[in-house]
Amino acid sequence: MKVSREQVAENRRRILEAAGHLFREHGFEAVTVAEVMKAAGLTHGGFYGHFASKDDLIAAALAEMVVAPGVEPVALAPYAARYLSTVHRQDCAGGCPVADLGAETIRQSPKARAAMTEGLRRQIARLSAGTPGAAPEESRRAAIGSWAAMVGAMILARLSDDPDLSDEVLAETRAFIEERAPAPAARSQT
Amino acid sequence: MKVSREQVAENRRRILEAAGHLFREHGFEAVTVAEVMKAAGLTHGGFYGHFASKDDLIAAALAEMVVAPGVEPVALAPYAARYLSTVHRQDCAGGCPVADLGAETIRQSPKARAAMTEGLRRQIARLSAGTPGAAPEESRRAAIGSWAAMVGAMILARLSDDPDLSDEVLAETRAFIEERAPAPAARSQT
DNA sequence: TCTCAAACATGATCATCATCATGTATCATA
DNA sequence: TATGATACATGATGATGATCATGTTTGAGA
Repeated sequence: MKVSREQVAENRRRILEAAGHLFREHGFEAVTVAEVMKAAGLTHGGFYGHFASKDDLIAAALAEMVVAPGVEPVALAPYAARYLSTVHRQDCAGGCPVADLGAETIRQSPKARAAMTEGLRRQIARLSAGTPGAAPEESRRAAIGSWAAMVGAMILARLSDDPDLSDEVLAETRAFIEERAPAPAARSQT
Repeated sequence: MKVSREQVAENRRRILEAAGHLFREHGFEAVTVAEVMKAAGLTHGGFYGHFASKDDLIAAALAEMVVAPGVEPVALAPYAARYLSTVHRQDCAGGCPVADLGAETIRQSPKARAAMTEGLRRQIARLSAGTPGAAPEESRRAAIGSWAAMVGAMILARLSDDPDLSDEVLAETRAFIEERAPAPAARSQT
């Protein structure tokens, strides 16, 4: 039951996509290789033709989620508003992999951590480039502090079993970030 | 091999303590019941005399870590400085359970999430009470935003395999928080 | 077209755990 | 001080899941 070149590439893509969603929804350990393959429309047997191990899959799926998005600058305040939304809070499987899997990745393979580190670098670059007009150190500091606050707030908001508290965490963190955004684009530019 | 009343209580305490450390170091799923019992100086057999299940242990251990600390007010800036230290970064097993286990707890039992929610309430109360002199909404906002930033920064810092980037995240987030702390005690009080 | 190896399916294997079953020593109570 | 209940140890059990073994089909180069 051999398959065409393109089909192989397509299958690999599907596996990575399924893995990304399942990992974000249930965590690395709770997801089985067989589940991932099934979600990709295959059976467990073919897995080791694509990846050397589950750890290998984890690293590849993380890289796909975190490095692929690229580095186009994004404006801090609108990004934070989207990030700290209830829509995002309810969408673990399709949401930010750092908020979902960051803490678990600390205990994963060096390759997995390397992917996350690269993603962190890019995210800081994206966000600091997205606040033009401020001094470079200022915008970098705002990017780092704001990004940390976003990730932390999403975790806290999802953790809470009280919807009001959860909403409050999102809204207040958003305000906290916006209050201090350095040099909003309207006021000064380059 | 029955044991005295106090010994039983002491054993239970030891189990919870061992569980707290092991969970923070390796995550809920990677730690086995037998490992916890061994770390507590017992064997796996006695476990179900103390807890109904591993899930039950997880909830109890979280409550112990997160609710027990109490609600004494703490000043925001010094707290953040201690929290965002390299010492804390390197001490997963003895450090903040929210940064370590928060994301995983989202998928745990309702009791576990309830413990975390209660811990979050108390932490917000502690931190906002620790910034006297500001308007109540202001200090609450600062508490929430700063706490989110602390938790997120610790995760990002631990994630990074680049020590310089890791240090930068801690230092910049600390500065980010301090810049914004409303009404430092020296300037206005009550 | 012919041949071969690749890609996947099916069906083991083997280790790891959570949890249960049973025995025993000893605390606690009468 | 007897006596029973209990807390823990030892030793199953049964399920799960990562990984491997093998067979079959068919894409792709000759």
